[in-house]
Amino acid sequence: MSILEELKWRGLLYDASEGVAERLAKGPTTLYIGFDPTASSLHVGSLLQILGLARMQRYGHRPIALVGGGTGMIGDPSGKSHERQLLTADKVQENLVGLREQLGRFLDFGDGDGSTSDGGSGSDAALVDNGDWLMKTNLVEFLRDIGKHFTINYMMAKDSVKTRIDKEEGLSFTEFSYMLLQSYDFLVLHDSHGCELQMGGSDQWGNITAGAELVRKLRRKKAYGIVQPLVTTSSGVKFGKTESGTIWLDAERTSPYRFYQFWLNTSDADVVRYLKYFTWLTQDQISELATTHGETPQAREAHRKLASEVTAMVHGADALERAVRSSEILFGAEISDLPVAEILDVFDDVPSSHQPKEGFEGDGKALVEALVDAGLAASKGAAKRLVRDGGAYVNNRRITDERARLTSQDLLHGHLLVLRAGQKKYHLMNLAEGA
RNA sequence: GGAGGUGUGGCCGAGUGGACAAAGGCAGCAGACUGUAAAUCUGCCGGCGUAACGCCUACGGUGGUUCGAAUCCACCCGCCUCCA
Repeated sequence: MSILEELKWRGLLYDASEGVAERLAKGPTTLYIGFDPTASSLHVGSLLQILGLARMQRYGHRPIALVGGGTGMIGDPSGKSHERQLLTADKVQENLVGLREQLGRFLDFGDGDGSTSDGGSGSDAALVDNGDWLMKTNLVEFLRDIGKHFTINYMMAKDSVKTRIDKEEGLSFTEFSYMLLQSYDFLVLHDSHGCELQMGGSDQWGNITAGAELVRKLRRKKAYGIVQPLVTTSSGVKFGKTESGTIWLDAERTSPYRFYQFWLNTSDADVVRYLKYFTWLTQDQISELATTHGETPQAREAHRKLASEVTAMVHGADALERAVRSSEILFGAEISDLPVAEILDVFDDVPSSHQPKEGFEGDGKALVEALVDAGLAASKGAAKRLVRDGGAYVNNRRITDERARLTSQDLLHGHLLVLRAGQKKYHLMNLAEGA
């Protein structure tokens, strides 16, 4: 199976330029995907792109991950309905550091430094920053050498521009120029790394084809583009967002436990599609899981496999093991029988806090207050409602008395408290002696 | 600069002197069902409060009229449309 065929059955081939198949059939090439430093971490939405590079690498091609230290200063209007707030230079730099670190984990950089210009031999990945050339570019030269090859007519015809022109708010010249910068990146990488292909999300199609055309015009060489679909959930909710926020790839921002839970909670309608998108499982393995899921959906085998595959890939086998274990402990029925060590283990993964023990002496602390302290309820009124609705649990046992008080009797092993709101939101409280 | 319109809770959107913490919808939360899924149904959905048709805060801002204002008046601010 060729890489294109693989992308196709995975549903990852949204569009590709003419001649890509022929070019890829001829032998290894060099390709790149750009990542914008809009945050200091990538999130699950970017995972598809990263995997795109990794998949190409497995087929012998050479991937380049480009971080937008230069373009990040401008902001890509593609797929955005409003003019964006500019990031400060410091912020861009800060984010760049985080992105570099993360991207490095998914690609094989071989033994070299990855950024050499050996003309594209071998499939060792490279990591580049377009700030390295964009920040040094001279405006007048840029307009003469690059700008001259774009007509306004051509740029206005792009969807990303057109939709913004139609809006009242319009589009600043700054963002309008973004396409030129991205096209220039392609040209630079073509010259320095022999890069012939750019990949990206389908919202990047306009920018990618613009770059490919620039390479063709100026170097009289073919350049190609492949775009992958933007991930959507079947219920129309933005992928990668949960009630508690974005799911990041950084373990500091989204614990492996929550990461694992995110995938485990995938809806049935999406699970097979996500297996294709986000794992390395083969066509056979996935169709087997699809069958199992069709027959015994309640076993949730496809979900488990998805969650463990992706968690292991992003956070490693150890983190996965802990996440699974934590899930078993928390979703198990009788928590009070567990040894301290096991419960404490979960502390690393689940939102937790240390609270002074004093409040629990004597007649104890009001349950509603504890829920607010734990961040499981926004206010005492909200906490009370939660209890009244039957959504509050202490040590996995439902409490329905809104005036309940927690005393030292409720503490596991004398200092641990497991609070829960609803089915899935946990908080572990460690009551330190006199803390 | 002129004329008109508009600004309500996370969003949309009713409400033109009291019964308004403000209809309805969406989003969100919880429960039931089930499988840590979806759909559906039920309840909740400003804060405080043991509770209450109790108190506080809130209908762009400030000030006023009134026993009483989201609702009326004045000025200011934002946004929109048309004219110049």
